[in-house]
Amino acid sequence: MSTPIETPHPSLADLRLATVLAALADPARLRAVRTLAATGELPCTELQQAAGLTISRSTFSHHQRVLREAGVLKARVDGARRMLSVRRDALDACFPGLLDAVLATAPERIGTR
Amino acid sequence: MSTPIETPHPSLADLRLATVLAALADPARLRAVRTLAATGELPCTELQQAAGLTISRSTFSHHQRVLREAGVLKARVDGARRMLSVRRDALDACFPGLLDAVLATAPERIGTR
DNA sequence: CAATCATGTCGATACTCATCGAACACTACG
DNA sequence: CGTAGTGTTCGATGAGTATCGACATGATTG
Repeated sequence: MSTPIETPHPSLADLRLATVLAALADPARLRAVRTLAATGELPCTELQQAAGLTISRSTFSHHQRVLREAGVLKARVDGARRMLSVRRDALDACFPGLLDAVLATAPERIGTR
Repeated sequence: MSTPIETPHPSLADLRLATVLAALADPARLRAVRTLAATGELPCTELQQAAGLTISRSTFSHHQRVLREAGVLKARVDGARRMLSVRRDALDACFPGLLDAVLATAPERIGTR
């Protein structure tokens, strides 16, 4: 029996630089990724709070989807919750140094929209 | 007498990660930057050709503007031409490793739109 | 089972953006 | 001075997207 895939993640071969950069180009998503990288696995609601994102749940769900479909995030189903985490291995394999550079940037340098 | 600024470039302190990522998130701009980094200084038309961008001159001018205002490109006036170059020093200073990661990515991994 | 919690999905809306052609400005060259 | 070359600016247009509220769905809990 194969592992059931609830939420589709792109495979390593399907990751594209332009797509990843576009996913990271939004300040809200950028903050979410940086928070998640710092805290480890988190469910959606907690991540949204930890990242200080004052947006609606549907909007956050949209951002989470963009990040997941770009290959930046992984979603693991845990009961009623989706545990989110950064796909560090995949990103490092496809774009060495990219995630590190993004995470190393000072918060003031991120930008606002 | 101060140096006349024909085309405004953002200073180091004004560079923002989200803005730079957004500028790099377009495949056409990504190809232009990578080509320019490989060739050194080039005028607009030659860069467009070298990058294999089959878009109108006005569209390329738009892309060049986005990259310049994000702090990715520098434009130097040389007679009737604008010599373009990558602001490697500024990018490395503000976002260490970011440009290297972008330039090190395999062409097939860039993505198309 | 009923209430609640955690998320996703849908449709609408407003805004941004990539693209083009046309017109303009400036330089170089005859 | 006129012509060609280089690049920008200006609307217009179509596609994409960030946002929301409302509803749906599955899990947890009392």
